[in-house]
Amino acid sequence: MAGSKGDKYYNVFLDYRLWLKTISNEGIMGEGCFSLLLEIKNSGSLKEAAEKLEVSYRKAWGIIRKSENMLGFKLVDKQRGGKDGGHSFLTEEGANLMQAYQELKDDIDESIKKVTKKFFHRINHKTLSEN
Amino acid sequence: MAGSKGDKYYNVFLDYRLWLKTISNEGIMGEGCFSLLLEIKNSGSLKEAAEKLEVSYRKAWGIIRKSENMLGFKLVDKQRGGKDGGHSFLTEEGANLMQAYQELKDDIDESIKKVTKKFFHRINHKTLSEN
DNA sequence: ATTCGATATGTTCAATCAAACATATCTGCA
DNA sequence: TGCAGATATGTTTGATTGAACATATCGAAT
Repeated sequence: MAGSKGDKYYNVFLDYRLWLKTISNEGIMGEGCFSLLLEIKNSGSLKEAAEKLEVSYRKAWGIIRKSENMLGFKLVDKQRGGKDGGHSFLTEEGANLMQAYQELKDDIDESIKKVTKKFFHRINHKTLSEN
Repeated sequence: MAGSKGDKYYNVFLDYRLWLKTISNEGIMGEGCFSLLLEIKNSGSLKEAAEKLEVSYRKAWGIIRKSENMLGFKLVDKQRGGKDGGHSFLTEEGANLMQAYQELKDDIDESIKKVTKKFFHRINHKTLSEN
């Protein structure tokens, strides 16, 4: 490993997770919240986003609420009632935060990939989106 | 944020965690296990290591056992009985794995620090050992 | 042989986290 | 005005995790 004998590490890989947090250590956004926002952006619906990601509507809604509460502003504009029952879309701030997280994610995936190369003797890694 | 208006992110920072895992996604080593090995190396005792890290002996012992079981080889040589009741020390392989993890950790802390600079508008990060 | 102090390990109890369940609310449209 | 379909939210049940408890084993030294 690390250039030395890495024979024992056939089935080992490097995994990591990334969070935005408040200074009081409360989670604001991780992969779950991020991919929810992404699906909301794509589908215009919290319900569809939850279904796509195979989490309960209740859970998806809770994730968004918690994040919004921590941040103190809205990530998603939600309308209920009406023709199709309702719909959701990202606020401008939601879109901004999403993009920032995406950039961090990409950069860090890239960095980790580089670092991991030094341990190429069987030690691999996953990108965040593979999890 | 990311060069744009980041005024809202005063209290936000970037946190991350790192694991070595088996392909079947079982944890082999994270910060907990790593710092245990470090303390064992320093003190020559699993008991003292556990106390230093303020976890129960039972838990510390379980962490080591799980990791060893996943890997299929010993990280720590443990002797019981004798003058002082017993003692523990790292196997060569334990020391190797520790060092590899340390290098990964350092490199990735460094990488994340760099990446984070692009988001210097209030978005900070912690190194692993700060958690 | 007995003691001492560390390792070894199953068990049980508590707390935390997510899943499931159950309703309620809202509003364009037929 | 009532239906449809999505959002809104409390409650309860279940599962996973870790803390706590209780013993057992080991072997050098006395």
